[in-house]
Amino acid sequence: MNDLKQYADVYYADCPVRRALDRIGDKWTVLLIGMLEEGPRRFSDLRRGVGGISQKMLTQTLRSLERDGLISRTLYAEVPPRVEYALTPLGETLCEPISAVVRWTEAHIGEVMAAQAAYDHRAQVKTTPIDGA
Amino acid sequence: MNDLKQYADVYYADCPVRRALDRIGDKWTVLLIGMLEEGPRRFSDLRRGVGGISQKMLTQTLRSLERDGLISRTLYAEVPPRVEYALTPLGETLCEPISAVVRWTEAHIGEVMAAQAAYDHRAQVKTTPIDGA
DNA sequence: CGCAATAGTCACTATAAGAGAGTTGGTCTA
DNA sequence: TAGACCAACTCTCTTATAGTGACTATTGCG
Repeated sequence: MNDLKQYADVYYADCPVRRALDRIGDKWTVLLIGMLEEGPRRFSDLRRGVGGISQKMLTQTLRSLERDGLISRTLYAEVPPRVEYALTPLGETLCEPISAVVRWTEAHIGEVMAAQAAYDHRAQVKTTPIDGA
Repeated sequence: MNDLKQYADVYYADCPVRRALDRIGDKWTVLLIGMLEEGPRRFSDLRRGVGGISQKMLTQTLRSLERDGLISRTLYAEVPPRVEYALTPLGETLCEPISAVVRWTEAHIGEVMAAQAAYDHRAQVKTTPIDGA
């Protein structure tokens, strides 16, 4: 009940907490926050550091995080362009909750994968043609 | 450094932890885990409880969670069909990390929204035509 | 018979992500 | 001089996923 009360708002589609949560749980957000936890980084650093992220998704996610006040973007008057991204104090408070989820996943990945294999096996068995039945 | 070591694998695009994390951070997953924390639920209950989720996304997410071993699906031999979804013991261990993220978001939503307003205001000022400059 | 219940499935549309090339201004080298 | 390089994006088109809303199957009831 106490927990349900806690979640009451996020169950409404238009809840601002819901909107914020959607972005915080976003796959790129999780990785970028984790990386910036180590200290300020430049765009290309982040791009190289997060395997599989496109320039577009990186830009988009960084802008979103900046807008949410979780990271700061420092533009230096240089050529080639130099831009640094860093966690804000607010952003730093998010590190621990996100880390907890990542740690959970790392700790339980074996069980998850075993469950997947078992599920897939059950699915395969169910679709096997029945000869002689 | 210790944290970076912790994250080393998730920064590779093909890392299984990454894949699992993507689904765990998914917006519907977060909400459904939270709801099932209160006890077993039926499909229609879940649909009504999570504002904005379509039948399709609900089905898809539930299947995915079941495959990951986080929830169980119990089919009763009844008509109309009766199916119950419940957290598995593994799924229950995920509640706390997910709750932590939700609680963080609820606690800081004011700051996030203020940051967004400020960001939008800065963006608007920057695009205002300069007359007489 | 028509309607209700439940848990989906299905086909099409809309939206977001992905892919990869282009842009800007300065510096350096052949 | 032309071309290449640098970094942080922007842009356009393609692909993938989410969203929309109707349909499905079975039984029971009025």
